[in-house]
Amino acid sequence: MTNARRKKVTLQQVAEAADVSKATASLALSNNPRISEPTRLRVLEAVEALGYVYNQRAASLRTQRSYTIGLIIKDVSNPFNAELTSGAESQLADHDYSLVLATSDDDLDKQSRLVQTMLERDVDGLIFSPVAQTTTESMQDLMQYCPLVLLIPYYQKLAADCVGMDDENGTARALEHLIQLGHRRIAFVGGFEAQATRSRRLASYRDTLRRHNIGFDPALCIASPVTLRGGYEAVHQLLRGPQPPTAAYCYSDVNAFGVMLGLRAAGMEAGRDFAVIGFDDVPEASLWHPSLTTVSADPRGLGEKAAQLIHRRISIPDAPVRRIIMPSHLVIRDSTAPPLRERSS
Amino acid sequence: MTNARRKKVTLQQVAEAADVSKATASLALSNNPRISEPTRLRVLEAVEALGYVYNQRAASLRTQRSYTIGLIIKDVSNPFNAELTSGAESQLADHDYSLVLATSDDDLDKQSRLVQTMLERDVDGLIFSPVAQTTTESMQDLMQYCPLVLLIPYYQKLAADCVGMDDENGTARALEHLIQLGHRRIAFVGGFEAQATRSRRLASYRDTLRRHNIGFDPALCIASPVTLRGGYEAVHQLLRGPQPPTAAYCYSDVNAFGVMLGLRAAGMEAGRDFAVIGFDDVPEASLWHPSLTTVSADPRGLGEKAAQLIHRRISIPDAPVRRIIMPSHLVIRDSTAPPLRERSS
DNA sequence: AACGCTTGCTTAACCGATTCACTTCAGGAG
DNA sequence: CTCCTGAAGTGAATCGGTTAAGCAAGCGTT
Repeated sequence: MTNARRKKVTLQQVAEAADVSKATASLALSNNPRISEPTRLRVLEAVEALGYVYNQRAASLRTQRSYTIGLIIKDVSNPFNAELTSGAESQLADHDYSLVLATSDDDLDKQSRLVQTMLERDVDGLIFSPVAQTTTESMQDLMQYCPLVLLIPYYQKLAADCVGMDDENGTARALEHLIQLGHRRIAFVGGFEAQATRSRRLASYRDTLRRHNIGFDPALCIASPVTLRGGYEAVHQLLRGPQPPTAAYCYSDVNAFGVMLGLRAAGMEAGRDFAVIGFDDVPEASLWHPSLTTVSADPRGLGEKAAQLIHRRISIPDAPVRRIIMPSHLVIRDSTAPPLRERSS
Repeated sequence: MTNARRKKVTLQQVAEAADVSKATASLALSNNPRISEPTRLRVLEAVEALGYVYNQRAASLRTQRSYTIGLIIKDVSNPFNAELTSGAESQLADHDYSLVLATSDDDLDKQSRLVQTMLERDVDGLIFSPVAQTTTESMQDLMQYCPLVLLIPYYQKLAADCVGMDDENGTARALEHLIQLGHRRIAFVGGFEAQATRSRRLASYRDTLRRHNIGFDPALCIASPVTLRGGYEAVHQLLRGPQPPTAAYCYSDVNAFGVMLGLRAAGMEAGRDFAVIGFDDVPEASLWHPSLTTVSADPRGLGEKAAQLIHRRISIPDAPVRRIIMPSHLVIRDSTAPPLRERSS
């Protein structure tokens, strides 16, 4: 019977088979030097013979370590998050931790339920990308229950470990590149209004424009879902305006691709008739045609760093708070060129 | 002290605070009718007052249910898998199960370790996309330890639940469409040699060609990583050949996009100079320019179905084996057109 | 008044490991 | 010959819940 479930073998049974006590069996398996080599081998043989599977859960009840880390993000299907998840997972796996994944769908209620579940599962730590409406208090509270690493570095008042990207610097570099090329009407495309990351980049966008004496035009800022379609539709809206922009700085590469597709649908080509910059530097960016100028982030590295941080916090609970800003840099490719007027003159 | 960890409150403490026994507290929390309303309220108050967090792990030791499902896939960053994961996760979350994610990186050794870990974590079930070299025996063995749902329907000898896509039918439809358009030299691009899914599609590709009396040319079959670059490089190789194809059927949309980019780099345009078909129908497919004709799969649905199956297997261990083939259908868009010669005649 | 049935709660065993404190035994020192 | 020490193992408590079985009180029957 293939579906018949093998009844579980316990350490007790292994001990009996090896003719030792449960305690000895346990010590033997953990390579405790108190146990002689012959005895250890007898135990290992019994394990083999009976098909014993160690029960991590039972052990954790005593040891108070579940070797499990929770990851709460908004959505795995977004490539940025998928990479981040991948980085965190492999980093954790290297240290014998497992990853419990949960997605909040950007829903505060669902997020609360997930956090609760994670606590009940007794994860050793939580890597958490909170939805925009999450209060500082609730996170403060959460920190008392479980080691925490935040995936946004923007809760300044919170003494929590966190990792994030250098949105400011990346944004400034991107805009300076466009300005240097001669662009003056530069759109900001993509991301939801409430997104903290977007707010940061938007602030930096305004800031950089101001430093270069360029007026801020709210009509050039289009919020949209972080999807191709989001960028696609945004560019249509922009081109219909009275004074269309000549360049767009996008919230993500995905949005940027959408913008490029939208331009093409309108008979324009990025890098020739319009400049486009993305954020993330996903693999597609270099292969797209024209290749995309973008702010290179490292989502996988972000996930890895988060995993490292949670590790550190678990092993040294009183370590000083660490806020890691992952450097970002501008990768200049073919989607950016001077504005049309410039060249035709 | 923000990082000070709140020491855990146990049910015992709640019971004392509510002046009842541990058993009563437990029953009260599970809404057992044996417990009177006033008492239940006292317990709930104590829970609130002490900040008690239920310990699922401790409970599971007794109940033998961990409410945890393992998911082992090769790689989360692939959008298909990301969607699948997302589907499985949300379906499981709806039933109060958590998802433990692990990625094998297509490495047999790592996969074995992960399986072992999952068993030790005592997952209630395992959703598993085995790497190509996995033996039927090892899976047979695994089934004895843990309810299993496979993400490939190709282990025919195994009485295991599984879900997969209808590769044959999808492939046949795609090729028939190309043949009907007049194509005779049709390339098969993408996927690794060893991939079971690829083998299936390749077999179906040969089959369909044979049925239409078209010779099979191994030079037109290019294996490659499931990435943009994979498709990009494949098309270069194809176009350099003595008798280049006029169309390509790709292992995945991602490969197809790569092919389209490669064509463009060679001065050709999909849908005009060359026909391209993908597989998956990712969101980008409809927005790409030209939009991509593709076999529509439903990775999210796949993940959901897998979750449902594992559920069913857990609640009815002796239920008959179910092999679900998710229907796939061809979505015809702009990337496919008759071969050049045809139209110039 | 004796009996049984409910209701509402408690006692204690149990799940499967870990680990502290203790025992036993052999060998060496004095 | 006795005492001490270290090596190898064991017994039992423990982690934090669940749950079967039992018990006491209250109530309605006959």
